Amino acid sequence: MTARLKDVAALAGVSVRTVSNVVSNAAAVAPATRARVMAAVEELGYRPNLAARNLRQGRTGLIGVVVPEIHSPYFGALAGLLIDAAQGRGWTVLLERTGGRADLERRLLDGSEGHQVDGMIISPWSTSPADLASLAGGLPLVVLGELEPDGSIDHVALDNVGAARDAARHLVSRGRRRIAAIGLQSGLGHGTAELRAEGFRQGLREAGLSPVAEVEVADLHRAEGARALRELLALPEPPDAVFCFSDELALGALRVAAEQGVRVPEDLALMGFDDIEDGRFAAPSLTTVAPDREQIAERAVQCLTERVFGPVAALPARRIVVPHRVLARESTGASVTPV
Amino acid sequence: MTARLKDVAALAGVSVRTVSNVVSNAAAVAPATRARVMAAVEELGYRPNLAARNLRQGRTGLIGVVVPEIHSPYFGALAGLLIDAAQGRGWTVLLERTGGRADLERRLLDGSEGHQVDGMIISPWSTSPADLASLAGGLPLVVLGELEPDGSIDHVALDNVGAARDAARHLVSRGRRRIAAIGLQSGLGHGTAELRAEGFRQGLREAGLSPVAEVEVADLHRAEGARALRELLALPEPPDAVFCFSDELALGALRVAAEQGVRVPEDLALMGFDDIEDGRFAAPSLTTVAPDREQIAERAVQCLTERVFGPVAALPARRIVVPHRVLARESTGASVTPV
DNA sequence: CACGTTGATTGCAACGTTGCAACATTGACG
DNA sequence: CGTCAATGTTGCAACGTTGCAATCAACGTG
Repeated sequence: MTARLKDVAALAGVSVRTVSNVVSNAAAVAPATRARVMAAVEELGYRPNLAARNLRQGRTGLIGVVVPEIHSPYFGALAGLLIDAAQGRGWTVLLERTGGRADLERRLLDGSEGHQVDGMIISPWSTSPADLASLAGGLPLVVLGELEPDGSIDHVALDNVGAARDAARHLVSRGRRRIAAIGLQSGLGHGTAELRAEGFRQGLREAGLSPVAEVEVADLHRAEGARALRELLALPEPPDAVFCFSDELALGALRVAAEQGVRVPEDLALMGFDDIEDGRFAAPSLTTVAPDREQIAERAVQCLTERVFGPVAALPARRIVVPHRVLARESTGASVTPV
Repeated sequence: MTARLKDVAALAGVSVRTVSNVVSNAAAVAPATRARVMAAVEELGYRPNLAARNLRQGRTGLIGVVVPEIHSPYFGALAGLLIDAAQGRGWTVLLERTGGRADLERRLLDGSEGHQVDGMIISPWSTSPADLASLAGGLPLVVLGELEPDGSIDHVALDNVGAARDAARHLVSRGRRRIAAIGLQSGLGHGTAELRAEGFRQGLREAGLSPVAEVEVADLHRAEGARALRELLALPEPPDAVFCFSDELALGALRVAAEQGVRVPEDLALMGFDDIEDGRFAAPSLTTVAPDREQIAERAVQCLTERVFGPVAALPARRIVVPHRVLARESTGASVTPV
């Protein structure tokens, strides 16, 4: 049915090995021979059998990208960018989603679940930094998100503390004084929420303020943002500004503000984190902290590629920090502009 | 480094073939032998080498899922469900996105791009139905979206005409008379937009109405919806209702309505199509046509699995239609309810 | 002219697995 | 007690590719 190296070789009148040299650019081949082989390849519609190639070479050409979820705007966009970046370096991406389940994260890391991959980029949810390296065994691994600086794993992350501090400063600069946060989480493997909470408090402290409330959430989705803002609006003295640790939380909160007739930004300034598409088109448009997602994806794939092809000797673990910026939009008082 | 069948066999004191029988459940194995082998597998941390297995069996265990984009809410959610459904049947999904580029769709179908897969589920954008089968060659293929009924390919789709008719009826039932549509597209491989336009007109015709305007768009994203509604609001007699062929278009339109002080639903009823998460939390929440996405994913994977493992003799092409329903929300006059 | 050097091509073996067919063992049955 | 079937186990070969080392021809150099 499908043509093999052997068939091409027979048609072109050369050895199997020479055909292999042509199709994989392995060794020098005389121009005339190359042309003859290429013609035979064309005629038979030959495609290399990747299973055989993988078996022989011990590599699959696949990298795993493990995220908690694909359908959310943030991870969806990130996954798309990672796929692009990987393709640019000749990788094929195997996208896995864990739904935050610890056992699934573990099984993907230790290789008992999913296909064989040459390396992995993971945005961990439940697994603690310490467990990541040991579970992965020798598998090249790049972690998205912050880790202890003394860890032995490559990671790519924002300066979460600095970013949250910038967010707090932004709200302060808009004249707000009664500022709350939505999005704290406890008991997770990664410490992102804690870092943002820390930065948030720092930013307020600089202005001599302290948080009027900090609301815990179970996840970072809209429904939780809605619930949390209802809680805050029921306080005797509700806040005049809220920093949500994700745009989705903020959009849920925005919806509740509309329901209850609370004007944004007049009565309540609202800002999010992530810069998802929906926030740009919300009414009012959502102020947010925008991480440089392209750079996260690009650097992560680059880092992983170096690990896979790099020297066997252990390179030192890298800690790559990508920039972010605050995008001031209508929800914190920027003038209304057509999208 | 990693253990092979051979190593396990040596440790357990049986032949390589018997270990293979144990790990792949291929043949009857005595309980005592099985236990001894399993113990050795455990001790050595043996994992089957998939490349070798694939080479031997001629199957990869991978199915390709090809969509125009991953980061959009509709395709993101669909991709997630497809991955779940595939996992339930033992497949691993290779997610590819084409960005609507015709040449990339073609190369993915004919196998010159991407990894080798046992079958493919594709949501085509640029490629015409006629070309799909010929490009795929013998590769089992399931198409998402409507095709000519006489085609030779399995497909899973909504009744797009019926769904759009239901949408039009909904707007009519709300007392609207000056009804427009946003989302027509020309020059694409798939005919979804045409089908929805057709159903939309049918629904109006039943009520003795005809469209006050039908706006073409370049894609189905928010920015185009925003542009299109600006166009409609500039008409001498603007519509009192608009049916958008996607929720994203509708959300873009919703934003422009807010910008221009047009009240939804009082001045303008607005509805979308797809039932994406954002629509539920928009203010006002967005009336939409909800396809049964779980069923699309489940049926598509089921259909493909049957193709791959089914009899060699050509099964007749299947045409699977999944149900949909109109979700009436605030943007067409449902009372405001907390999310 | 002998010799080393370079470039092009080749055959062989191996990657780790499973299909196939053969073999050994046991129990059932006439 | 001999025969047959069922059950459990095995060795061999093959899937399609590439690493390795060997071969061969052609060429420039001392």
